[in-house]
Amino acid sequence: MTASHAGRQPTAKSPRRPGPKAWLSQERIVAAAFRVSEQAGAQGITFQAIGDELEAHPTAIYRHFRTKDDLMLALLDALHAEALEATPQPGGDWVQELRELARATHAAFMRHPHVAQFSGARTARRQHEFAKVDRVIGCMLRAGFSPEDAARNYRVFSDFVLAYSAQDASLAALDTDTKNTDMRAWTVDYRTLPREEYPNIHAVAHALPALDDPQNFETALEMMLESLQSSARTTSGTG
Amino acid sequence: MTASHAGRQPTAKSPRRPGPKAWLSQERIVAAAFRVSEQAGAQGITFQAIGDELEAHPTAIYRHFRTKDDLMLALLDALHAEALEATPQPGGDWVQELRELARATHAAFMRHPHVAQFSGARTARRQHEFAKVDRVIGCMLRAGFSPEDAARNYRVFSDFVLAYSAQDASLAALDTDTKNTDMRAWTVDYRTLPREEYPNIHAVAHALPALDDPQNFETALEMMLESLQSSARTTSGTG
DNA sequence: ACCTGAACACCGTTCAAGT
DNA sequence: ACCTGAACACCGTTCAAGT
Repeated sequence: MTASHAGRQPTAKSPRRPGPKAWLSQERIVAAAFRVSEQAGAQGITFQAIGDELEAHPTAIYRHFRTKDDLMLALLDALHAEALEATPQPGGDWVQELRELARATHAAFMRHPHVAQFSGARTARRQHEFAKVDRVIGCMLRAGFSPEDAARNYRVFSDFVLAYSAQDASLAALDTDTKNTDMRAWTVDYRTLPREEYPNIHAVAHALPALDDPQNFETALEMMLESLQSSARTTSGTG
Repeated sequence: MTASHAGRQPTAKSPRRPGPKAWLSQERIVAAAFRVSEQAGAQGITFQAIGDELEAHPTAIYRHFRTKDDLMLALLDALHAEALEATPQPGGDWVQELRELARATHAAFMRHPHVAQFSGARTARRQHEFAKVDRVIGCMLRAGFSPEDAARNYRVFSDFVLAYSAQDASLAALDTDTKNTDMRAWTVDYRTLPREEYPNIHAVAHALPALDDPQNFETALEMMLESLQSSARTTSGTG
């Protein structure tokens, strides 16, 4: 209990000795993982890098997360939390609320592409994911869909948002050379393909949007919302 | 030149000696990689496993592919080829052709989930991808869209199909335990969440479609096609 | 020309040992 | 209780050496 003999002589043998001030915790590890992911060139998030960031031994993380998958699901839930924070409270127009939730999810994924790239197909099964699912289903119910249709439309709409967002994030997470080569395919390769073999590509090549054009997700999102509105009108006679 | 002294005494020191009959080639390596991917539990496609499958040294692959990324893009193009083979010739109803191309792409991805899971965001920039892009753009032009709208709609529709297919493939490619845990979240965790905190989830939990329900992609696809038809009617007065 | 062997710099994970 | 050190079984990739 007496915190006295913390003599700070610089004779420390071990080059990294944060002192007892800095115990690890799930929160600190998650924060460090995000910091690592921001400057992670291609290779990404490793226990080694997180350990360095925390000035702790890589394997110390196993005290707080059972496996790396466990940690990655915690990071995914943090992405859901970030998206929820950026979204106004529920209760207004259901289409506008779905639009805002979708945009906030896409934005959070793009802010942390190294985390997001593996997240699209995963279920975090944690607090903030629960909250977001509840919000989306709430929108579907307010739209007038039956419980069955609301559940189906939740699944399809949310998986669409996650899939498209994870794909955009995957592109952003590629190492610079690989991304540049893929992008250049659309500004060079596809624009110089022989007209005889690929007449349709040739006809519109000058207008092909870039792979990372933010309007791509916006356009896809509006298409999904339009279709939902159309079937909501058909389904429910009672406004 | 004299292929005589191929004495087949079983004294061979080297345990793997296919003899000169079996030179490696891009085609043989791609075929072996697909075979490996089919029985790849979680860990996936490695040069070691492909080498074993070919009874050759893992590093021999570097004679035929510059990097692993180069090999993976060749595998992606093979997926595009498989999707094209399963699709009727172009020229009929543009909506039906888009539907068939999308279904064939999704099916090819699901047949090879370990290859597909990393493919959604990548550009193969190879023969069969060119051919598929030309088909989709052809549909958009036949629908009556301007070159600009055809190019945008190609990008959005195709990226939607690739993203959703890669996401479904990623789920299928998870190792058994991880996939089961994620799936169980929707049949157990989400169905037993407290009603007070998550009223909307509680209201529809019994009807939530499974993560891997094939109807999910079908529903999303029809929503996109509906929206395309609607904007094609608005855009082009000339049937 | 094509393949092999050995080496390099990494991974996630386990487990006995330290404090 | 929490962290460290060493070890294990892997990765992709490079490069000199074999045939």
